[in-house]
Amino acid sequence: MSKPSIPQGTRDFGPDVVQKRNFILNTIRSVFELYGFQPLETPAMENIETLMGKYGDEGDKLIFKILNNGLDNPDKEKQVREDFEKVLQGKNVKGITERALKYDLTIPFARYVAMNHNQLTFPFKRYQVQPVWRADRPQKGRYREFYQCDADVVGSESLLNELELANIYHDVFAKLGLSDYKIKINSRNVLVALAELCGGADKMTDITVAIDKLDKIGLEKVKNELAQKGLATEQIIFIEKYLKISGSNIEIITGLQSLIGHTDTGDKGIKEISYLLQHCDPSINISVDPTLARGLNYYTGIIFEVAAPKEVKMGSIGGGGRYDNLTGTFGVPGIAGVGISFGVDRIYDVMEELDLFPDSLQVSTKVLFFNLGDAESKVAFALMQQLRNNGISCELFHENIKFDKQFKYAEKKNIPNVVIIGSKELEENTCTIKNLQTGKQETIPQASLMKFAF
RNA sequence: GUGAUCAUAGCUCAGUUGGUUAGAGCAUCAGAUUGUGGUUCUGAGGGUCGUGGGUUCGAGUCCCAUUGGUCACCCCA
Repeated sequence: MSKPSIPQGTRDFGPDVVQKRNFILNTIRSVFELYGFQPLETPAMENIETLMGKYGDEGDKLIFKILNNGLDNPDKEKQVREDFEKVLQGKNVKGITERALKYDLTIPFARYVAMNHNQLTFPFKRYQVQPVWRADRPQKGRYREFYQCDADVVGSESLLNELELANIYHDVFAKLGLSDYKIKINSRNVLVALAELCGGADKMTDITVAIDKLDKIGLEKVKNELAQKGLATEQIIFIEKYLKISGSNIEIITGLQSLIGHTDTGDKGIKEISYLLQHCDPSINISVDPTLARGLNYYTGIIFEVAAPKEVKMGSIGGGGRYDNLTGTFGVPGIAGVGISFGVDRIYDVMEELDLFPDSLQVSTKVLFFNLGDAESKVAFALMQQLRNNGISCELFHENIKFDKQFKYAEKKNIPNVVIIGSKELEENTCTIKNLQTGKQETIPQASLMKFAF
C-alpha cells in the first residue's frame, strides 16, 4: 500500500483554512442576499451534451468526463470496444461516457432556466456557490477543483442590473478588507465596432484575444499576432490607435467617442459604459479598460473583470458580463441576462498573502473546563451544558491528567478561557476562571458562572 | 496539451569531486514540575533519501524511466 494522496490539483482544507474560506463565502452570500438574489444548487455532474461545445474547443478539452459504469459487462464487450475506438479518435460516445463534471456555474444555470422558465418569475436573480472542475494543469492560482460564486439576473435588459452587480463587487471587497481591488469594465459593443471598422467583423475573436494580452506581452507582440491572423497594416494601425487610448475614465470615453463613436454599435457601447460610470458612487473603484475583452464568446454587452492588488501577481479574482440569449442553445430563445463571478480560491490566496484575515476567525471554543477527577468533572459537565445552552462554545478536557497538559491543549486550540473545578472548588461550590491571554484569574460561585462575560 | 524545475524525519531545509552508522532547527513524546500554560534545561522517538530500474567495489549524490509538487505557455477563476 503506497502513501495515501489526493488527485492532482485538489486540496484538503484543514479547520483553520475552512474557517477562513467560510468567512469569504459567508460574506459573499450575505451581500448577494442583501441585493435580493436567491440561492440555487445544481448537480456536480451534468449530461455531457449539456456542457460540450459551450466553452469553445479549448474548453471541451478541459471538461472532466465520467466513465460509464458497467463497461466490464461481458455481454457488451464488442460494442464497448467499438465505442472506445471512437473515443481514441477524440469523439464523445454515449456508450463510454454520458456524464461530465460541471465546468462552470453559468451553463448549468442556463440549463436550469431553460427547463423551468415557465415556473420562474422574471427577472430571476439567483446566486450559486459550488465547486467546479477543470482538467487543466495546476499552477499558481489555478486548481482542478475550485469554487465559483456566481450571481446572475436573467430576464431583464436594464442596465440597472449591471449597476447593482458593480455595487456587489464593491460591497464584498470592502467587507473583506480588500479595498485595493480594481473593477475593469468595457463593452462588447465597443469591441464589435472596432472589429467592424477594421473591415473584419469575422476577425472579432482574433482581435479580442490579441488585445486582451496587451499588458502581458506588450504592443509589439500584439501587433505581430494581429498580423499573423491576417489583418492588414492599416487595420493594425487603427487598432494601435485604439489601444493607445488611456487616461482617466472621461478621457478614455472621449477617445473612444472620436474613434468609434460614429458607428451604431460603438455609440451603444460607449453609452452603456457611460451610464455605469455616471451612476456608480465615487467610492467604487471602477475604470474603463478598452483592452478588456474576456475570452468567453457569449458576452454581448458590458463586461467586467476584477483585478487583485498589483503586488500579489494574481490573475483576475472575478469577472462577468452581459449575454443575450443564454438559454437559446437549450431551446428557449429570448432570455437575456447579466452575471458576475467571484474566484474564491484566488481571493483566499490574495488575502492570505496580504494577511487580511481577521484574527478573531481562529477562535472557536471559548471555554475549556479542566478535568480534575470524576466528581469534579461531573459538576463541570453540568455547568458546561448550561453554558452551551447560552450559546457559548465550550469543551471539557477528555481525561484527568496533569494541569500542564490541559493548559497546553487550551493554548494550542487558541481557547481563551479555562474553568478550573478541583477538590477545593467542589467543596466550596465555586469555580476558578482564568483568562489565558491576560493571565488573570478569579474564583466565583458556580451559580454566577452563567452571568460571567466570556 | 507543451516546456522548465524540484522531491532527504510530521514541517523547513543542510548533506563537499560518488566513500564508514544520513544531520540541524522547529514540532512530537518523556522528565525537571502531583493545583497553574507560554520561558528555560535534560533526554527520547522518528528516515528502505518519492517510486522502479541502471552504472559502480560502493549511489541521498551520476544515468534512464515513472509518479507527484511548483512555475511558465495555451487557456482561464
